[in-house]
Amino acid sequence: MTRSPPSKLLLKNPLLSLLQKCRTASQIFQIHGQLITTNIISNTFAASRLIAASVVSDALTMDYAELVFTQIEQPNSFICNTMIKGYIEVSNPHRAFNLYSWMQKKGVLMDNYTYPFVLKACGLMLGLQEGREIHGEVVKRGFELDLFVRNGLIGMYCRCGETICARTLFDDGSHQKDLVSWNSMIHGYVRGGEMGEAQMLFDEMPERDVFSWAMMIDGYGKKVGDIVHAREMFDNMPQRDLVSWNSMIDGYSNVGEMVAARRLFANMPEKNAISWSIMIDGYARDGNPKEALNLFRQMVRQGTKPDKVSAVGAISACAQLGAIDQGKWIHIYLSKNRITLDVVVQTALVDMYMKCGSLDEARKMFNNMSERNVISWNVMIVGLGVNGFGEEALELFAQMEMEETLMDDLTFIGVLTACSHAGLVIEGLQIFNRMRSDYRIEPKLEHYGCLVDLLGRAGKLDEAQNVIETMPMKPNSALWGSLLSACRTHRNITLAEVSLHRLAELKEDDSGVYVIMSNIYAEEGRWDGVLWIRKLMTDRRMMKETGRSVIEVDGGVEEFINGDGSHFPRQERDLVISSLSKMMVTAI
DNA sequence: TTAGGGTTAG
Repeated sequence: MTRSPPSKLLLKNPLLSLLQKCRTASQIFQIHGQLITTNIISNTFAASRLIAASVVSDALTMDYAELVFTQIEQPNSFICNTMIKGYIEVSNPHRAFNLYSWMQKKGVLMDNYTYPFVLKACGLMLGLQEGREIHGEVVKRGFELDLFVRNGLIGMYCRCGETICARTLFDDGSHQKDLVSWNSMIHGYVRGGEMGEAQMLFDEMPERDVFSWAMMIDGYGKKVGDIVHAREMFDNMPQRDLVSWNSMIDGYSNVGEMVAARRLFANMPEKNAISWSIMIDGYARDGNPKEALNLFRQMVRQGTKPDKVSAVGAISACAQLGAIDQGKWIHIYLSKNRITLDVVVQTALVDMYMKCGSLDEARKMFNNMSERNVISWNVMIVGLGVNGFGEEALELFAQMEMEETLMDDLTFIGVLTACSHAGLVIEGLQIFNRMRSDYRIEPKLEHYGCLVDLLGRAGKLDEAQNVIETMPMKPNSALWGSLLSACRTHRNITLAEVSLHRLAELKEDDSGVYVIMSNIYAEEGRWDGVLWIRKLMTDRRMMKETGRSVIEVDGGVEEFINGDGSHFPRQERDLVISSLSKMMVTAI
C-alpha cells in the first residue's frame, strides 16, 4: 500500500461519503469489498474512513477494525487515534495503551487528539505510572496548553485516585478551564467519597449542567449513603434528566429504601433499561427476589428490551427462589433475542442452575464458557460443594492451580466448604495451611469458620474448639454456632454447653440456638435440660422464627408460611403430604 | 481532511 494525499476526487468519492452513514455490518462489508476492487483502499485516507466507520458501528467488533488496520502499511495519527478510541469503547484500555506505545516505536506523531484518548485509557487501567510518563511527554511537546489534553490529564489523575495532582493542574490559573474541567475534578472527589470537597467545588463552579448534578446525587446517594443530601440535590436540580432520576433511585435502592425507590420509579417521566435494572437488582439484593422477578416480567411486557444487566438481576432472583423454570425462560429469552451471554451473564446462569440443583445444566454452561473469571470458578466450586460433590470441587480447584487462574478468598471459602460437606478433612486442612504460603491469601474469620465446620462435622470437636480459641482474631457467633450444631450431631453435651455460654456472652443467643440446645438435651433424655431451656425461652419471650419456603407453581412463585393454611384446603394438603411421605419411604 | 475530554447498572 502506498501513502498518497487525498485528491479532490477522493473526497467526493461516493463510497467514502456512504461509509459515514453506514451502521450495519453488511453495509460496511460491501463498501470494504468495493474499496478493494477499485484499489481505493490503498489510500490511507480511504482506509481511515473505513476504520472509523467500523469502530463507530455497533454491529462490528474491534477485530474487524484490527484486520483493516494491520493491512495499512503506514497508518497515520488519525487511524491510530480512531483505533485507540475504539479500544476504549469496548473497554480494552490495555490494547489502547499498547497501540500508543506502538505509535511511539514506529514514530507515528501523536497529536492533540491522541492524548485525551490515551489518558483515558491510563485512567481506566489505573496506570498511574504510564499516565505520568504521558504527562511528561505532553509537557515536553507543549500540548498542556490544549484544554482537551489538560482535562484528559485531570481525568486520568482523578481516576487513579490522585486528586491532589489533579487539583494542582486544575488550580493552575495560567490556563483556562471549562465545565468539563470542573466536572472532572468533582468526579474525582466523588469517586473517593470526598463529598465535602466535591460540594465546595460544586458551589463555586460558574455553571452547572446535568452531569454536575447527577454526579453529586450519585456521590451522596451511592458513595456515602447520605440519602438526605442526595434528595436535596435532586429536588434542587433545575432540569432533571433520565440519568439523574436513575441515580436518585439507585441511591434509595442502595440504602435499602425500596419503598421510596419504587415511588420515584413509578413517577419518573420516562424509563430505560437502566431504570428497570436498578429496581430489579435493588429488590434482589434487598431479599425480595419475588418482586424482582415481577418487575422483570413487567419490563418485558411493557416492551423495554432487557439487557445483560437487568437479566443478571432477574437470574439472581431466580437463583434465590430456586425458580428453575423462570430461570430457564430467561436463558432462552436471552438466546432468542441475541443478547450476548458474556462472562457475567453466564456466571449468573451457572449460579442459578447450581442453586436450583440442576447440576448438569450448570456443568454444561460452565464447560462451554469461552472466558471465565475468578467468580465463575468460585460459583462452580461453591455449587459443587454444597450439592455434595466435594471431590469434583477439589478437581476444579486443582484445575485452577494448573491453569494458574487468580484465586481470591471466596475460592478458598468454596473449596473448604466443599471439603467439609464431603468429609474431606485431610484435604481441607492441607488447603487451609497452603493459603498463606502458596497463595498469599491471609485467612479471614470466614475461613476459620470453614475450618471449624470441617472439623466439627467430622467429629473432631476438640480440634474445632482449639481452632476457635487459638485463632488470631476474635471469634464471632457463627463459629460457636457451628460448633454447637456439630455437638448436636456428635452428641457432646459438655462442649455444647460451653458453646451456648460463649454465644450468650456475645449476646447472640437467639431462639435458634436454644432450640438446638433443647434438641441436644432431648436426644440424650436430659428432660431437666429441656425444661430449663423452655422456661428460659418463655421468660425471655423468645419466639421461634416462622418457617418460610417458596416453590414455583405454573410459572409463578408461591410463598408458604408455617402455620398459614390459606393456600390449599386442609384435606388436599394432607393428602399431598401423605402421598409424598409414602413415596419417600418407598424410595428409601 | 474524517474525531476529542466529564454522569448512571453487575
